[in-house]
Amino acid sequence: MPSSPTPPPLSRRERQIMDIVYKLREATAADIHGAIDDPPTYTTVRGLLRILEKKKHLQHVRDGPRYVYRPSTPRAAAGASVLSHVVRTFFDGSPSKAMAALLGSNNVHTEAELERLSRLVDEAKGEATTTRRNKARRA
Amino acid sequence: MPSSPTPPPLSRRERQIMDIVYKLREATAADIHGAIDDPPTYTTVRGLLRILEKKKHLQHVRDGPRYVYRPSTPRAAAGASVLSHVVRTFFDGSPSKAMAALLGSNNVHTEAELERLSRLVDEAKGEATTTRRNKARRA
DNA sequence: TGCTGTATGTTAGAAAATTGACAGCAGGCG
DNA sequence: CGCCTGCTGTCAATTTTCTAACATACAGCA
Repeated sequence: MPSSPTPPPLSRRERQIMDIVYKLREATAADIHGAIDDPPTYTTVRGLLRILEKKKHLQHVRDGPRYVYRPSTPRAAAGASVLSHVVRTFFDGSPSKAMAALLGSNNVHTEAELERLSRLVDEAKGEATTTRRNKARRA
Repeated sequence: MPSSPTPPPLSRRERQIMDIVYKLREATAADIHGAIDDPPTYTTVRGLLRILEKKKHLQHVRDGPRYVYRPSTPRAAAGASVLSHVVRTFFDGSPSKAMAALLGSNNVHTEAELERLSRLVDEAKGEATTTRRNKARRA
């Protein structure tokens, strides 16, 4: 690998904006300005958007008169990355500790959600077994 | 509630340091300086630590000649808070989507971990049922 | 006693982030 | 046409962050 060009780290406002874009999946300057809690001026937001684009964190597409911004790195990949970072930082790298915190907070958990979770874990169990078998076979 | 005094947001270096402290649970200036990937000077790190303390994000205790820093807000609480933020931002607020990303990445998942996960979900299911019953009764 | 090594606290300059004023351009409409 | 309206782009100035040099204090030891 040619050593990835070290993505420039994000400043506070930049991260704030990236979070909004990730949440909305795509957004115009107006969307973002409207979604910021303590917003600077509209002009300022647009300035930051252009910077984020120069840093390759965002891309834009024309939609009639305005720009619609989207993240450069796909939502799923970005999410997985920060999630894993959080688990390492606060939960000793243990997904179950993280899950406990998630289930423990006062979030509303629908039955369907719990069902999906249950299935995921079961599937993972199956794969773990498979992996172990394969490892044994290779050894 | 008297509206919490809005905790001052963290800059990039500040967050970097907080993450390290959370990961280590407590740390001296030397620990932190050693743990930073692209470290500034030792003196600089100490400067930031003092700022973080003034902002109430860290506290220190004397340990012989040196200071040992710890987070002001407990690890578990802080972790739960950022975790929930991540889930909202990247996973539409769905724990199961987040878990899928976690299990899907190339992390190593021990059998014990999966067992614990499984138990957590089952317990949550039980509680959900209880809650529903209680709601019905109150209605 | 006086040196050395490891701490902390202070301060000021450099670098980066954040901000808003201003200018230009296209489209809809009286 | 001429005039709003809602965009984008450029730019310089303020504020914050980041950095390191310097000064000070205490403990151990030759």
